[in-house]
Amino acid sequence: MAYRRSLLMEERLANNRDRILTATRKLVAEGGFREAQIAAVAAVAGISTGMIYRYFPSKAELFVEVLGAAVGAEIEILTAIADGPEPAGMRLSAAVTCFVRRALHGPNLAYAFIIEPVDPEVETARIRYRKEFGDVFKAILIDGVEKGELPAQDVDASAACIVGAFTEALVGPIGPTTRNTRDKERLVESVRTFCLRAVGGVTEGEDGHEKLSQTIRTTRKRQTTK
Amino acid sequence: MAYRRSLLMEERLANNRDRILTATRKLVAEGGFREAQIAAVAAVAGISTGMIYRYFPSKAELFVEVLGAAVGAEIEILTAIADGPEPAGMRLSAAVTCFVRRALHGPNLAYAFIIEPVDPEVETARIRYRKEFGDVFKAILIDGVEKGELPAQDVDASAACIVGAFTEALVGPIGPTTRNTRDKERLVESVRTFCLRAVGGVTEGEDGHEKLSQTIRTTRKRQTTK
DNA sequence: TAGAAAAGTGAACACAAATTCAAAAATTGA
DNA sequence: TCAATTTTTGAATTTGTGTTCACTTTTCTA
Repeated sequence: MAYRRSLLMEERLANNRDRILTATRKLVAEGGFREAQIAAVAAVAGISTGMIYRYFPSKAELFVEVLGAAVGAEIEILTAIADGPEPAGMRLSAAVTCFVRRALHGPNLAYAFIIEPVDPEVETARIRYRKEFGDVFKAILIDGVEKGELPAQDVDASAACIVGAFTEALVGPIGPTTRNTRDKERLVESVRTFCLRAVGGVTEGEDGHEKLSQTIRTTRKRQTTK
Repeated sequence: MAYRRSLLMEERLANNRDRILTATRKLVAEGGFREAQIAAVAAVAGISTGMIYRYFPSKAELFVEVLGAAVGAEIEILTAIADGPEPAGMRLSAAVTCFVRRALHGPNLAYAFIIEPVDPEVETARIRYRKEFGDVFKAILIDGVEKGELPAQDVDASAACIVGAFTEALVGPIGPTTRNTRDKERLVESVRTFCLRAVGGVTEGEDGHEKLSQTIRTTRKRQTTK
């Protein structure tokens, strides 16, 4: 026996994996999945193309992992909001606002996640993730309807509609258009109003709004610094 | 001089073009753009691959034309509804209902039109067409707001949200799932309610509904038999 | 330090599908 | 029928990437 993986090596391996993921995320954020070819990822990560296949069985699985990580982060934030003690309408407002705002301000991972054409394997994952988003909203809706805060409705359809609504509203704005903060906030507010009305929540009377905003900020910070 | 395109030939050429389009539409309806490779299209159309390039400069342009024709038909139907004399809320209801119902019952061209991954050139066209759909709804909204039938709102955002909402609601159901008519109608109604509430239209008090349904049916028939 | 095993390389390969084009078949007018 | 011209064919070419693998380099133990 003349070789056994040392602790140092173990670390370097993990490091490599990380660099691949980071490189992919960076490329996707800059130019979508389209720009994240294996050769490019390898170049950015500073390794050879062959290396990538030591860590990921295929490009599709690499993409799925990147997508999953990013979606997971968003889901965590949204879930924190959804699980709060506020009335359903308010939580819904906060969740929509939070998602749209983050998508608008963040790097344009959003475009890739929302609509960019990809191969079917990744697409399947994307649809699954979209459903996950829907489930967060669905939970809020179920709760709201149970407590009589929202009118009875088809929560599955409503949840899907909500995800679709803010998704579509983002597609245009996200692309090359660089809008200023004022425009962005206007869009956020428009989408929020739309969604809230849609499920029969009130749009007026925003008491307690500040408290929830606080929750959002805290959650977001926790997420970013992790 | 020994050859000049005769009338008969002229006809055959046009016929060829038609067969290519029809073949493409058929393949897309059955298996999405993915299944509509040039070779497959040629096979279905009963011609050689080379022929296709005599009529279309590239696969992408062929796709765009097929997409455009299908979208155009839908737009025409929706526009007829949008231009009606009914109150804005009712027209919106009818338009959403009509679109969702047609997508659910028709061949699954809808899948291809809504979410299937395609190359960027076609994607650009799709986004444009989505915007066209949005514009129809926007027109209804503007009118409704002007006449005081709907509350003031960001009509651009609302229109985008509406398109996104019913689109997303369709994505799941459209695929391989074969639902019965009852389920389909339930979904149609759910989406309709969602969208109508979202823009601040009333959901109750559907007087005159039947009259508008009539309009829808007539328009649809005209479209199909054309 | 040797030499066994693993990590790492990147040019070569594979592959699928769009596109081309030289040659064949068909059409037309004289 | 013939020759000019166009239409049609489909095998070969092109293209762009993902993936592999024979080889090099590095890491680790005895």
